[in-house]
Amino acid sequence: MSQTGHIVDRQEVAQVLERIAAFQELRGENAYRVRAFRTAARAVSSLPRPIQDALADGTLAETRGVGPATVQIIQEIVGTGHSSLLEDLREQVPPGLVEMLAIGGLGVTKIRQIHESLGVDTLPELEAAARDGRLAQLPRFGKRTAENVIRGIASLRQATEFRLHHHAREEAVRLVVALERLPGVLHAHIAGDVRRAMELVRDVVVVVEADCAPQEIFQRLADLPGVHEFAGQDERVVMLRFVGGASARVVVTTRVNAGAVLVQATGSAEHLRRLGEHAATSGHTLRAAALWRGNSFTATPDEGALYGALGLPWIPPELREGMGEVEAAAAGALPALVGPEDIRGVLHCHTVDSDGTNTVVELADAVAAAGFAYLGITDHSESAAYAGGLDPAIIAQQAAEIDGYNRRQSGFRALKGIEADILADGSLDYDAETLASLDFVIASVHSRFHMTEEEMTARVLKTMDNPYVAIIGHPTGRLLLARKAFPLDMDAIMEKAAAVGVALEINADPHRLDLDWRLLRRAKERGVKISIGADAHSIAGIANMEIGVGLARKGWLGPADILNTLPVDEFVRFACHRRPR
DNA sequence: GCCGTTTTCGGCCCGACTGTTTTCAGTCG
Repeated sequence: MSQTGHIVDRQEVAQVLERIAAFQELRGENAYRVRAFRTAARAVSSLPRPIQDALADGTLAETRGVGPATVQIIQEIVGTGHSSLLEDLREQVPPGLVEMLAIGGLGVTKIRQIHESLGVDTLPELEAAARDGRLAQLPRFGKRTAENVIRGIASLRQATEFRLHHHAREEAVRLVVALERLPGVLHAHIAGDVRRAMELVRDVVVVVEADCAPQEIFQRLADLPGVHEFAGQDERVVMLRFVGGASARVVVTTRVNAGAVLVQATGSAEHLRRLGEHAATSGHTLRAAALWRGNSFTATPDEGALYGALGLPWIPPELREGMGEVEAAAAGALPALVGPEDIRGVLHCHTVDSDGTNTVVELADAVAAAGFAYLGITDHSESAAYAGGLDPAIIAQQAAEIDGYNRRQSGFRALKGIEADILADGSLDYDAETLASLDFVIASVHSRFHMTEEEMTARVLKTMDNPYVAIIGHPTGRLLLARKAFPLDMDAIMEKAAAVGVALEINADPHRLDLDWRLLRRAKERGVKISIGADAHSIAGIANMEIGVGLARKGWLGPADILNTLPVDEFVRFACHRRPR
């Protein structure tokens, strides 16, 4: 996980704890002990501060879900870069079996059965067994199970090819910091999918402005701690692979051409194709290292200079998908995009009352300190038993706590909300009286995903008839790299949302990012209000808001399209406008 | 393993779905 010179971060520690849990589970360890490690992993990954600090001042030991055994493991990881417990487990259980846990439909029991009766302990062996019929012959296995396994292995391959946005961004930031320390490097810039705010990232791309020869930079790169493999692509580009399996492309440029190089390292293939066509109309050619006109190159020290030379305004990176932005720029019709500073309220936050890790007060203080004007607290509802959903008595208790908190504030308000489960028939699991006691209601599907498109659409449409529902949470239910969206007629949903005045959510949890940005322009055209929800389960989750804003920008949305750019009173008015008086 | 006491040991998420069976175990959210 770590090596000398590399500072361990909380995500790496959380990964070790997750691995320990998985190995223990396969060993047949007590299920609650396994769960304790998972809880600890989650608590660690959402620590608001560096793990070293939390360890040093004792706050780690006080963190819920982190007990003495976990603290000891973390001390070892931070001090030595490895965990002897994990290493022991690795010797007892074939690591391939742990990888199998990520295949849907395979749990501990089935994997042990596969291992014991077929002697299979790697993914390739498992795939072979699924294809040649051996798997389907095991007791309580069948054709369907074998097909699921083959599908699961394929999607695992995809999952290792792509990374979630927030993980890729963390890697990119770390790389930029390391690169900017190298002699000869003037600046390092994040480019590629990360800069375009893509929800999934294949390659981390960083552009380096250097005042020395690229070869000198490459030499220093190869010596960076943690670099495992180094492959030159051409005289200005290298591919780095790190010990942890992550990879990154580093593009070196001179300062005078930085604009041309950064634009090409950032834009999608389609953006660059259309930009090339536009450039040709004024006799320009965009080549890898520079912008040319005939035999003379045009200086482009920054992106503004590049777009300017082509008669265009600077195009925000999130828009560079080749979906009409070059044409809009040429026509002076680029949208004015929403920015993080426009957001007044953090919505969709869970507390310890359901499955969050911070209290109402901790969360509210953190949101206020981050400069927002309001916080929408929305714990799970009663039927979400797995997430500690709130019964009406706890709702009343939380309401009293929020009222008390608000009395002590000026200029900041915590709102009483709920994330209510949409039941199979489209109704909610609270009566009107309970819903009326809240400032706003988010309604989300959390169960019964396997409906036909007609059934699921009818279910959500019916939910929108409930006059207390203000927002439909994570409308399509997808989990990136893990679960497909359920089938839903989004045109029908958007039409109704606009007609009755219900907002649709951009859920900014980096595992969801749902609605998909590709749907947002259609929503905007129909006049649907979009709510950006953090879906925070801890203070650290407040940072999701920025990812949500990135998605909104990708969808060409402006401040007026977003519900939580409204001041708190107007937000509550929107949330309550359909309620009976 | 963690938590919270009724303070050092007992409880911790439960109901629905899937794919297999032919009455239900295993997985999942």
